[in-house]
Amino acid sequence: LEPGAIPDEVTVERPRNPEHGDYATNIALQLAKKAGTSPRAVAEAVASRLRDTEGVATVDVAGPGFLNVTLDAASLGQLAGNVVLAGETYGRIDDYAGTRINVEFISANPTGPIHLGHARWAAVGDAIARVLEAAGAEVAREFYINDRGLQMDKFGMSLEARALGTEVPEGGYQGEYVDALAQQIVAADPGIVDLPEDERFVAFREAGYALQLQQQKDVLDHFNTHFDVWYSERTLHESGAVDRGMAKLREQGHVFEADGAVWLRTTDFDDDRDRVLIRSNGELTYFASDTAYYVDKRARGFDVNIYLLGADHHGYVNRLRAVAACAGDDPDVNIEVLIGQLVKMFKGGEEVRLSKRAGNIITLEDLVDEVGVDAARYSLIRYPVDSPLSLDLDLLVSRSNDNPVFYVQYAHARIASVLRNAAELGIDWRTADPDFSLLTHEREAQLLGLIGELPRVVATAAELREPHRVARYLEELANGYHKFYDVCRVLPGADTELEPINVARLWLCAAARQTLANGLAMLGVSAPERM
RNA sequence: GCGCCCGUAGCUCAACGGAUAGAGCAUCUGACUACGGAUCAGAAGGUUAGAGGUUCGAGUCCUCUCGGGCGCGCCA
Repeated sequence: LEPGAIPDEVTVERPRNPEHGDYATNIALQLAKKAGTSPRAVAEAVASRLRDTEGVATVDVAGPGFLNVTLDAASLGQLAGNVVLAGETYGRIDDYAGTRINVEFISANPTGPIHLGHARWAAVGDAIARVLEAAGAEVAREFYINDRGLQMDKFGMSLEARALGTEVPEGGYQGEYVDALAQQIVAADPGIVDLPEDERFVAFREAGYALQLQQQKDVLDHFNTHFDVWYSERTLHESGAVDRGMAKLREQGHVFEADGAVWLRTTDFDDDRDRVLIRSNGELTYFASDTAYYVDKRARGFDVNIYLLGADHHGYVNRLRAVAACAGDDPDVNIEVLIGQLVKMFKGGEEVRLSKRAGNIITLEDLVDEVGVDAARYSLIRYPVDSPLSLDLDLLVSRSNDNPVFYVQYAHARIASVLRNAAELGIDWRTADPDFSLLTHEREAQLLGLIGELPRVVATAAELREPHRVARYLEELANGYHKFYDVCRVLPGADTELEPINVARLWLCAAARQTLANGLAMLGVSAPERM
């Protein structure tokens, strides 16, 4: 074989079919052509070497040339001990050690509540951040506050109108929350209504901004999504970051003037049209803020900047990538734009369209009121974001198998109960010396195999920015535990002495519990001891 | 018109180019005088929208067609 014929990566996976062993690899299929021989011949050659490896029980060549590896019971069982001793660190890997990643999501205007469209990212964005942290990255969750521009003024004028009992201006903000905010503002500062007209809407705007932003923070806090940075668009301008951003772009040579305006030539990098930075009337565009913001993030030391946007913003993808390229960065490395499709809620077979708080916009609070934080987070996370999502609220409050979050949490609570019972029986399994080679039952081996998958699942979920893989894995793991529990008695019966198998199984239970807890933590979902 | 995403079981959805396309719900049949039955075992359900192509191998990659969602401002 030529050295170059060896693939960069050798994929080893857990086969779906248990008859295919604990691990399988297709390496022989990849090598056969370049080796000029049949896949099965290559497989046989590799298999003969693998068979001498410690801990390996059997190596079989199967099908067109797959290698199926089965571990011996003792080395497989030892995993239970390792996981328990690793505790909360089990599943943490170092793939992204030394990488600084900025994950920006939601970035709602501070002119209203967090709505259902934001909710998907509130859960998934945070889970992406958690998974990347588990993969070793240094992550900042960032929320960009659009606190500048026309929308803010309309917000102020809408609040002012509500307080004075006049008509909300054209294109202004509606909904009960606007009235409530207006009342709150007047109650806190009755003199605000007597201010001169040109000062008054500004006062309302600023007071409303502060209250609404705080409301968003409170709601997200309760939702278990905690931002590291709340970045105000105003400070971007006040700090000189916009000037620095413009200077950076000019220096890279992609800025030009035409029709009295200043443009960025994003068409140099796959955008379908160039973008205006400074309008002919001298005002900066929103896009100018975006570019400056990106440059600022890079200046703050983030190697990878992930933007999580709604489907209605997919037109921004090429534009943002072009910004990175215009700033002299590699758009395939330094910037990533993920698009999440729409979320709809159904109840009683009908789509829910009305919010108690905000009129025709469903809010994150509405969802949490209906199903609770855990079910809301979990069901938003468990699907890939590139498909539209329909949430059935009736299903999410049901406490059964059709509700995956309960299924997973139940497995955790069930193990916790077994461990509690062990303690009540005075079984000190932790200090006992376990014989892991006793874990030979088919269901035990399957459960061990599943437990061992967590680090690989984390690696894949982090690499692909797909935390739903963690959720799906946890469902499989919970299923594996339930199957084990169904046929393998853990604790000694009423008139039975404690046997070594009981101790070994308690370690296995503890390992399963730890793995479930660590996985749930990556989703920001609680792991209850009791339900 | 141009561009992005999607189309998998009756429903909601999985499957980083791998082996016989999998779960849950719904339908049908079973399992507790022991650790949580919110569980487990089983049956049935498919031309992966359609047609070509790439290769050892395609739901997955490429091309086209059909169907659905969304986007294409010196707005923010």
